[in-house]
Amino acid sequence: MARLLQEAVSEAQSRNLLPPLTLPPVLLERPQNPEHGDYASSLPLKLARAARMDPMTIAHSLVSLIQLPKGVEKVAVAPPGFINFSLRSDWLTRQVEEILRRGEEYGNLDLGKGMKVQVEFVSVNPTGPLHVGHGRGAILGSTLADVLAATGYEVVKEYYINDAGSQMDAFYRSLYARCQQELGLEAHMPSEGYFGKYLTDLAKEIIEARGGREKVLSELRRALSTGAEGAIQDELGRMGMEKVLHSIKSDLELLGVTFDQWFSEQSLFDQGQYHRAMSWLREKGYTSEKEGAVWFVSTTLGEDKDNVLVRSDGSPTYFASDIAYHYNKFLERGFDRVINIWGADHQGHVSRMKAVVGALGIDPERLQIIISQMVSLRRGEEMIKVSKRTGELVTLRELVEEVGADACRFFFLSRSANSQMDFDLELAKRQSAENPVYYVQYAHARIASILRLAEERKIDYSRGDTSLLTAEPELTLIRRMLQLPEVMEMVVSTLEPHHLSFYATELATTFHNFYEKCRVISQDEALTGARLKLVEAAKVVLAKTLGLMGMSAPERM
RNA sequence: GUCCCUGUAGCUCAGCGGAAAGAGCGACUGCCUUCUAAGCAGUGGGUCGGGGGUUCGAAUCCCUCCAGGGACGCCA
Repeated sequence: MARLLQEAVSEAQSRNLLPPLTLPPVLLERPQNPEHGDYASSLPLKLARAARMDPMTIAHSLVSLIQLPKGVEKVAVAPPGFINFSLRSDWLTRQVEEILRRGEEYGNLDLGKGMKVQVEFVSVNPTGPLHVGHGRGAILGSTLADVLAATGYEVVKEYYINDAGSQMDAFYRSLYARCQQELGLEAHMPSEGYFGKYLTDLAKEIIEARGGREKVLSELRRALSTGAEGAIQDELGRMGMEKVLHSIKSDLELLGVTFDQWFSEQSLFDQGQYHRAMSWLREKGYTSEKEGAVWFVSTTLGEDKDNVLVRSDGSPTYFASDIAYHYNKFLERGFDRVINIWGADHQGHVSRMKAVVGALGIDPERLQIIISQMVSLRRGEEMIKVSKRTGELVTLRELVEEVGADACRFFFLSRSANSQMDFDLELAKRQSAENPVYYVQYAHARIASILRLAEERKIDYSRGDTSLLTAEPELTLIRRMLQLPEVMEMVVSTLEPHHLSFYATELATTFHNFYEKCRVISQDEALTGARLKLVEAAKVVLAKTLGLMGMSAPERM
């Protein structure tokens, strides 16, 4: 339709109905008022100034020149200068058949054209359990990845494991201290260590897994006497990390979040990416040495300060390994696009990461970073402080067990990533029976129940004639179902999966409304057949939407 | 001090240049002898943080002020 408008403009120009001028992008919108048709353009209003003409006059001349496509019933002009398109109802009703034909594929598009895109998310240090805020990133990432996959992108979902660096070191030392304490030995926790109770539990588990107290105690004594303390600390630490990683994985699975790839930070040092990326930067003159450390001279790229790559003790910073990681993503694995989802505490890392990607000779546009804002927890009036180091936190697992995976997903998907969330556990639990989550799922269950009844009564509606669908609630439902591909396109272009949950609610509302007004299974056999087809198509669209959100579509409730 | 996010109905939040400002929850009124009332229909509720500006048109863009959160480390 946009193209038709464009053609009409050039036609108008060639007939001197419009002066020659450059066209603004021709955009179509969906009017909120149904009287304004299905699609609308405000092009005449936008052209009016440059053309020095009355927008209504422009609108009328464009409409007179426009070629009506098959599905469009009429094109109308509305003041102050809109052009409104209305779809033909027979075209609409035919789409029901089309949705049924496409089934689970309905809504899928080929926007990506097979482009390789990596979505990296969660990527929490394996030093302790995931908390609620991590769940937000997890759901954002997995939903985005699913929608990208449904729109023609080749997607890799990846978790970056920070298994190197100083945080890991602190974890190893904390765990070692806890193990010693567990065995009745005198040991001090490092001051920057992890003090959560989970670490004490982990120490117990590890001792158990290594054959019990006596065995580990003698191992330790031997190590101490032979000066191999470091080795045993590392060994216990690695075991601890494996266990933490394992529980992170299972917590995420509980939420329906899975990964294609678990990528080790350490491997960047073992396999040379770190070295190659640093050499690249050095050769291109992006590094300098001062105060005994190696710096990335981001100031030459317009950043407000430089950043350390290699500390004066020779150890690489987190920034340096992240550079190696992105070197690997773009230059070695050849992703066309990389989407990273980070928590708000990494916000300061965004611009320097973009700068360094540019320094690696990659268009920084290919790196997109979504910052998911903080989640603060409440139980009624009481705020819950979340701090991993002091160990006071509500874990993701506790949350999922309390409110359920579907409700969690829907809740997180109902807010845009850049608004801070106030998560009231009490409310989430109390409302769970009258939640929007159930509102949407209930629509699906209702449909399932209608289809079950049809089956019981052995109604064969395979030859149902959808052109009999002429009532307003029926056509409204079809129009709503046809919006799914547009919503998916919007999610992909804005990288904002929350549009899905709002669409899901609207779709459910439209269905519930139809359900109240139109009896599906009735004496009128022909109409029953047509409506059963419509209802089945609605089930397809609802299930697809829920599926993209990673939620279940229950047959009964 | 600098940078990022946010300020919309009593609460939690959508809308982010278009044609009466929306949803859920909460409040109030109706609707179950027919496919699931976890539903529907309706009522009430808003200086879209304040003030300037740009525009035919601003909750939406720009400037400024105020408020809340976050980031500014040789932590990650």
